[in-house]
Amino acid sequence: MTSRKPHPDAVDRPTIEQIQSRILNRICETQYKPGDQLKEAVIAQEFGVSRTPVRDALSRISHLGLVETRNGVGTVVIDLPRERIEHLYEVRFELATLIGKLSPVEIQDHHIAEAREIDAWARRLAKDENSTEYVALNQRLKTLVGELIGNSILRDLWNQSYYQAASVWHRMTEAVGAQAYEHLQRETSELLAAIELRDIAAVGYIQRVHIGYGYQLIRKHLWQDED
Amino acid sequence: MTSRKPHPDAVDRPTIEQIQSRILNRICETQYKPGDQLKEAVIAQEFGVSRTPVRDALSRISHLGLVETRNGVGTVVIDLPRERIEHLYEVRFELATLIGKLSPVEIQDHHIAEAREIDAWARRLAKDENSTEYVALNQRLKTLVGELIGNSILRDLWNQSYYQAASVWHRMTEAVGAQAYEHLQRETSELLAAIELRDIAAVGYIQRVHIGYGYQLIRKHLWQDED
DNA sequence: GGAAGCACAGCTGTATACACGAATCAGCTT
DNA sequence: AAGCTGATTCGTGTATACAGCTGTGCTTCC
Repeated sequence: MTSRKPHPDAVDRPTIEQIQSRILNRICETQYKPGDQLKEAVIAQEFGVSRTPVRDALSRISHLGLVETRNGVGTVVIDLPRERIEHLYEVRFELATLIGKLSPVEIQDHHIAEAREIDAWARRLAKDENSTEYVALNQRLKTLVGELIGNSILRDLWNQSYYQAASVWHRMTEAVGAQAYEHLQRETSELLAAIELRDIAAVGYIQRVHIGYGYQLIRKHLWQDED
Repeated sequence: MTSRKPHPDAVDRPTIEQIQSRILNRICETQYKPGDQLKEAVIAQEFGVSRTPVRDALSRISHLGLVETRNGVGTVVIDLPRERIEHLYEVRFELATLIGKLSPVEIQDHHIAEAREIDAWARRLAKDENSTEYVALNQRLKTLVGELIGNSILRDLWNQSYYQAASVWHRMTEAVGAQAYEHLQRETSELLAAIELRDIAAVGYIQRVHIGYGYQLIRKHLWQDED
């Protein structure tokens, strides 16, 4: 009988998580800027699905506090208030220390290999600036660091707060330009050294230092007029 | 003209957040136990709404890792693996210290009043055990501590991890009985003392101590056979 | 000319119908 | 009798229609 795969017009519909991820990236890339309203119908048509999965994706994103959907209006991208950004950096600053403290993992060879690739990419980017690749590289860095966090709960919190921080950070890098690329390259090279030494605590401290440095940059460039 | 009233009997439909909160509480109260499958249709009928808002609520809860919805099966309550519970307590143990460290708030008179009421309630409960009220009191305690966390991001993470911990904790209190009520009463009285002194750092340390103590209880009663 | 009110257009919130996936059980084969 | 297979049933995943809310621009009245 060979029940043939029906597959009338087998459109490979994107899954909800893919939609969610794509939208999140667009917010982090500042393709969607604070104040923009994301209309479910538009996104739905763009992805070739109905509003239902898009609604679901947006609803999940709203947990991060990056968007807020208002009845009759749309889902608008939030402009994080300064206080919240301060709190965010304070928390990430402290969480960074915990990376090497809670359930440290053993660094594997493939971690080292990945760190080398990332560092090489960062060097290339420092010469040939490209904001899209900059975002992608940061994501890859986030993934690597995430794999080095042995405590699963901490890893979740870390990743979660990453997206909130990234949306602010990438909005700022557009203003500072080359400085951001240099900064990233320094971070990857320090990280590579720590990983090659299989020193997980150092990884955490390096993250801590660069979070602190990033916060100073934000204070200087985003809030210079308010102080 | 016939009365074109759109909705004469305007039933006040529960909002998505109310549904979400109710379901979460049921998981924490262990009314929904690990392995149970929550069927959208059943919950929808119970709340007098369609599946759509229920789906939304469940989808939001799923990000806490307490439930997982599988296609064709249902939304099942997760039995948190031991490792994850360990990680959870590790993280909350560390987060507790940050309560008094990051953006400390000034304790107000109404905080003291609330702490007194909570402590009085805990004393009553210690004599007249009641598991439903026990859960409710813990929630009220969570709310109070949350108001004392000045860092908004930390507060979010704290509350978020609360629900994960509560579902495990309340499942255990059924086993230990009176000991849990005594423990809670000690916690509230210590907390009251710290709050009356307007010592926010002490609040954090007290939480830390009791999280550590709670973890010991879990190790003893839930995993005694595995060690 | 200005301000208040009203109608309209567009978006989200909800309900419902249908498609698809998974598990179970009866009936057949071995 | 045991194991496999196919149909049935019940669940979630998706699409769509409609109801409700909101902001806006026009009209109208002062």
